[in-house]
Amino acid sequence: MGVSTSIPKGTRDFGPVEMIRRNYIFDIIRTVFRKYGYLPIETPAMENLTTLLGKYGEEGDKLLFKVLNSGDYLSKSNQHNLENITSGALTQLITKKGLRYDLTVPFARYVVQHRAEITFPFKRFQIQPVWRADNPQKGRYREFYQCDVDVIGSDSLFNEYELIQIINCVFSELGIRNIIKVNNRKILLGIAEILKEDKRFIDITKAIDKLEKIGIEGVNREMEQKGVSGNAIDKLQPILFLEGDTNTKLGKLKEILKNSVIGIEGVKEMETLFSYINLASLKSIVELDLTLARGLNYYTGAIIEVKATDHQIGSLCGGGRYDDLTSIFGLKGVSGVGVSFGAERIYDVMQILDLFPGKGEENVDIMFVNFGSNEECYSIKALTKLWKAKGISAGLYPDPIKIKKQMAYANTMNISFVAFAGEDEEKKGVITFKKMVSGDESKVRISNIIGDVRKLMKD
RNA sequence: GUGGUUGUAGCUCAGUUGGUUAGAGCGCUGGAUUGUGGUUCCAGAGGUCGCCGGUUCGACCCCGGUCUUCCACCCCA
Repeated sequence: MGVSTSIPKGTRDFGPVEMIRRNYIFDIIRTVFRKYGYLPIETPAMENLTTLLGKYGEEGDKLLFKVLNSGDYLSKSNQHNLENITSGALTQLITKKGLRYDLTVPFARYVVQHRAEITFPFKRFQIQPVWRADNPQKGRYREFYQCDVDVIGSDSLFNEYELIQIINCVFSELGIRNIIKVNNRKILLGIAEILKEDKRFIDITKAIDKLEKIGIEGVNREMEQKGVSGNAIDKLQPILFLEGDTNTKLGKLKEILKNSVIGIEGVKEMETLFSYINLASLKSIVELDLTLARGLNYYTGAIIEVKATDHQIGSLCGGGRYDDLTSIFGLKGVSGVGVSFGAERIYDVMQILDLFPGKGEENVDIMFVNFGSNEECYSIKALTKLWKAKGISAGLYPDPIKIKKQMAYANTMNISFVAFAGEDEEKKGVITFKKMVSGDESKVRISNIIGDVRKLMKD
């Protein structure tokens, strides 16, 4: 059988059918991004580990794919005692690069590095693969595409509103019903503050984030395990179950958080954001969800997550505001917001809900039968004329094998028309076109081949 | 990283409580009068039963390791 043809865990090949569907998704996303005034950039697959490490929390660091140094990297570390070295210390010696884990951190690096050339506010989008050494699972791969839109260098909440519009637009064009959940890290921070548990802020938010999954008892248990005081847990309960629409929730929160400056700030931000949202009529449902936390450490303000209403697969899109990401790279006072669409999950959802447009793009319109050297000139002449027509895909079967075989090929390839340009046709100046689905044959004049074929294809 | 699960022809799967030449359907290849497919009929090719090692007179089936699949946890798109 030869050498093994397997590919690494969590990676996939994409055949023609999948590629056409994936490109359908990318095209819609790209077009929407452009419409809202964002411009494309790309960054390398590899970054220096110094730019990647420490941005995604401890867990995130573990999931980074590292790239081995080139050359005889061990010879340079001979001065160290390799026999007693820990794998962590060894790693530092032999790898300095890693595959990107997301697009936001490389983007922040890009902004700082190119700050002189960039005019702020800078609106960009980026559609590229990212890699995570995670264990594969439903909707999770080790290599997957993200489609990021970010605006950096503006504090305005209008940007958050614009992103929500973009999300609404993308998913409505793709036909995916969805719910956009919005929250604000400042509100969560405020809650931790009034619970007097600021230090366990991350633990608390992570626990709350699981409410839907593990229920209130599970959340409480987890907080207890992390050392959150019973008093704080009790105080948290009514906040978790705030009832009513977004406005009344915000009103109650204002009361609860009145002693937290940061908390009130978060509430006010949400108030203005929702006042913008209420101006528009969106297909997506937008709601304030206090249980939304989002793990990525660098978010500081609004956080956003999108879920499909008709299929459970984790979030299709997520993001938020990050105030300090560029300051890590030495550029202070530049705030950014952005969201990231997950192409593979969108693909999976569309596949399951059967949302891809009907077939048609996937196949070739016309295949000329190859009759052999005596007649091929006539076929080539006709085909070459057809190639000048926009929107018609056509080819000649390359080898003069049995007609039966050629027909069978056209059949399995889903070709719409088979064209016969042989001796008989050449004498009369016509070409026989056979419509494969019906078997009907009709003659087309070579003098007016494009016009006649167009007419045929319309029927 | 933790726990479970999967791996037999190109694909979907049978199979033997360990015993000589491992099966089906679909697909593929060739044929059924020379310029016509999707139906039918006939014939044929294709597997060191994921990989490595162990137990055994003997293993595809038992044991260990490893890789892979799918799932849950962790975390996340």
